[in-house]
Formats: sequence, C-alpha cells, structure tokens
Amino acid sequence: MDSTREYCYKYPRPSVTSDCIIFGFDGDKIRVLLIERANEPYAGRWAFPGGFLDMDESAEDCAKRELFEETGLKNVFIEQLYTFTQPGRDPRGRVITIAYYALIKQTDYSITAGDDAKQAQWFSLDEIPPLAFDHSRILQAAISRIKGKIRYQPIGFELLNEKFTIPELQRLYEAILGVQLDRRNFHRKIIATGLLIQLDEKKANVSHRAPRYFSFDKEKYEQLSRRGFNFEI
Amino acid sequence: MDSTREYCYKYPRPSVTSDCIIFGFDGDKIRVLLIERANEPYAGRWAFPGGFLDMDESAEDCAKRELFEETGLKNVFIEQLYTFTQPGRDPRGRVITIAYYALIKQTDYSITAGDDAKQAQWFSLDEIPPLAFDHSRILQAAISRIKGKIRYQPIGFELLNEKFTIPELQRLYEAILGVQLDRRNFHRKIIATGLLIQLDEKKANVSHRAPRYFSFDKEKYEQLSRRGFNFEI
DNA sequence: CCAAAAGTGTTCTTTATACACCCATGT
DNA sequence: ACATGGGTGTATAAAGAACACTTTTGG
Repeated sequence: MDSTREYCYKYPRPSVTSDCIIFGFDGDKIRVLLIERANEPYAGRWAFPGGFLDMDESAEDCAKRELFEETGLKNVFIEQLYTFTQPGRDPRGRVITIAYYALIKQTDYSITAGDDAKQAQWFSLDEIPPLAFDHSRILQAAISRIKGKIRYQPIGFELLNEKFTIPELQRLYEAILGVQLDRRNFHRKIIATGLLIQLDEKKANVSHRAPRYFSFDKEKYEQLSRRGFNFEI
Repeated sequence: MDSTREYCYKYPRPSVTSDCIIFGFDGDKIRVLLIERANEPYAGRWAFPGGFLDMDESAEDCAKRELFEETGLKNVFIEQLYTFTQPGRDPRGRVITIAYYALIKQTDYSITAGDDAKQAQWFSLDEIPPLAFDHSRILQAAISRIKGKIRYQPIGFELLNEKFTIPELQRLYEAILGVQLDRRNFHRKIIATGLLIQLDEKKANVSHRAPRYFSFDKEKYEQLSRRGFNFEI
C-alpha cells in the first residue's frame, strides 16, 4: 500500500480550505493582512492566510488555526464571507475555499510570519500586490460585504481602539464608504444612536480644539439588538 | 485493488454537498420546497433537495443539477446562503454543505419527484415537518436572510407572477416580515420607487373595487442599481 | 492673536405615520 | 343599496441636509 495515499473513497472528493480576510484601519486607510507564500503553487506571491481543513474541526476553526499559524493572530472574531468553488481555481486540483473575514484593532495584535508564510504584512487597499489564486476576487467580495454591512451594523468600532474620537470614527466611515460626510451631521447622528459612552479624556497634543474620547457601549447595543432595533448611519 | 474505493489521497478529505432552499408564495403564506428522502440516512424524512458535488462542476451548478434531478425544477436563479461545516452534522461521515436559496414563482413550475426523492412538496413555514440532518438550522438561516434582504432589495417580485396587484405584493411583504403594513402608505411608497409598470388590466371577479395589475420594471431597476441607488421599503 | 479642527444651533427640505374620505365591483 | 376592499389626499411628526456660529487648543 502506498503510505502517501492512504485515504481512499468510493467517489472523488475536492480538497477544502479556509481563508481569512483580515481588515485593519491605520487612522487613514483600510488595510488588509496578507502573507507571502513560501511554497508552491504561487510561491513568493501574496495571499490570504489560510489552509486545508482538518477532519475534526469546523471550517471556522480551521480559518482561525491557520490565521494563528501563519500570522500569530489569535482570538479574532471571524465571520463567514462566501465559498468559492469554481473548478480550476487552484492548480493543485479541485479545491473549494470557505472564506472568512474579520475587522480588528491593528494595535491589539502584532503580526509575525510563521509556517507556510515567508512574511505577513498589512497592505492598504490601493497598494494591493498581485495575489495568488483567485484571491483578488475574494478581496472584492470582502470589500463589498463590509461596505454593505457598515451602514446597518456598528462594525466600525471593531477597527478602532477601545477609546476613539468621533472624527476618527468619521474618517473610518469615509474610508470604507468612499464618500465625504458632513462633520457636524455625522457627530449629531452618531451621538443620537446612544451607543457611545463619553469618557473624561480628550486627545492630547493637537494644535486645535481637542476632541473627546468615547467608547462603544457594546452591552447596550446587544440589548437593543435583541429587541430588534436597527442601527443606521 | 478495491474498485469501490478507487479515489485515494494523501490527506483525508470531507465530502461536499450542495443543497437548495426554494421559497414560493401562495398568495397568503411563504412556502418552502422539501423532498422526502428515499434512501438512508434519514430515509422517509423531509429534507432540502441537494446532493454530492461532481468534480467538474461548481457548487452552484451542483445545486441546480440536484434540484432538477429531485424536483424537476429548471432555470432557477439561486444565490449562495451559507456553508455548513460542523463535524458530526451527517452520520455518513464528514460532510460539508454549501446551501443555496431561491425565490420562485410557484406557478411557473410544476414539481415532480425523481431520483433520491420519494416525493417533492411545498410546505408553509408553520407546517414544516421534522427535517433530516441539520436542515432546520439551515432553514432558519435562509428565512433570516430573506427577511433581511427584502427591505433593501426588490426580491419580492421574484415570488409573484409577471403581473401582480399592489395588495398581493403587500401580503407578500407582510408574510415575510411578519408585520402588518398600512395599506395606503404601502401603496404610495411602492409606487414612489418608480419600479412598477402599470398595466391596462384589473383583477376580475372580485366583489369590491378591482385592483390594477402591475409588472416589475427590471430594466429600470438594473439601471438604477448600476448608479448605486438603493431600494427601500 | 491666529489657524485649525471640534462641537452646537438653526433652518429648510424630505420622508414617515396616521388617518379621513372617495371609488369600483359583486351580490 | 351595501359590504368589501382598492385608491387618493392631507395634516402632523420625525429625520436628513446644509450651513452659520462658537469653542478649544498649540504656536
């Protein structure tokens, strides 16, 4: 028996992988986390962290495990994006990929390459290098998902520090939506949601009126969500 | 060599299936299409049409093929819902399922059981029998998807005939959203979208003022969509 | 004092909500 | 004629958009 081919089935089966699209925000632009592939195929190309599903883990657990192994990121809340199944999308044979995405506070984590990855690095969306496989299509899907979602769910806060100013939040919304918002109306509207807790602290060392810090009232949001209210910006 | 086990791989692989959640509307309630399973596991139980992925087809093509084989439905526009990957969700072993959903005009199609299915039948959402596998969880996911979607995209028209009256459309919205809407405000709002074409025909044989027929202006909707407008009810 | 950006208030327009009322059709 | 549900109008309230003005900070 060929010991390198010990798993045999009556019908052919595809390989299954999970990939992670991790977004961050540097205060100005949205960034996405890529790894440089160490192995063929596409060695040297940039790609999303991800890898093959083990038989005893869900696709979500697989995505988290691979994310940790390749970038050092841990305890990230990921959400399923889409499953890519086109035959021919991977030169190794039939591979289907379940893609997950997450929005994280870049400062909470430090990135370190490991495993299959030569390096892991943040790229802003206008400087994305050529990607392996069909990953640029996956990226497009992820971007349009967060664009659609941010209008109706308070996912923006996941990208900012625990404490943040309203102008910072506005720059984030503008970066994701790609539009300019009126500073004054944005301020009033975001306060009107009742989901911000004002802190007794202002931003220091700015040569103009210092903006206040706020934090996001997650408990209140969860209460309101359960009652079926809807957030909207 | 064991001819029933001719596909061998270095690492174990899960089986992959595609399932279809097909919604219809009978003028009063939302219905969903189920098949009665002919084979084990769960023989005799109701389930969504679906089956194993072939190696030369995408998961979407697989879903359409299985839908046709098991119910006779053809040319249905399906959309990916979610991929279910929990280990243990299928007694046959590790199976992941990519679920698709569709909204169809029940009158356009006639349903006929075939293949793995003893029969295919529409069930209204308050009369769903016990389902095979984790299909009741999948159904919940599909219902909450269409509830979320109908507010912002004109998917309701897919469930109605080519020509329909505004009160019919309203009953559909009420069935999906589970709320009562004001007849008069609904009328004005749906007309204000500019996406309905008024036909020179009224509903016949009703013992009250006959409502006009309308059709959905798909071309206009696509034009407006491209310009980034957003539909909202 | 000045520049720059934060924060507040005010006006105007648009949209949403709640109904009163009229209209057409079959019995 | 009347019951039934379709269709129109209108008044009020709430939300959104535009923008003038005031406040705070560092230089």
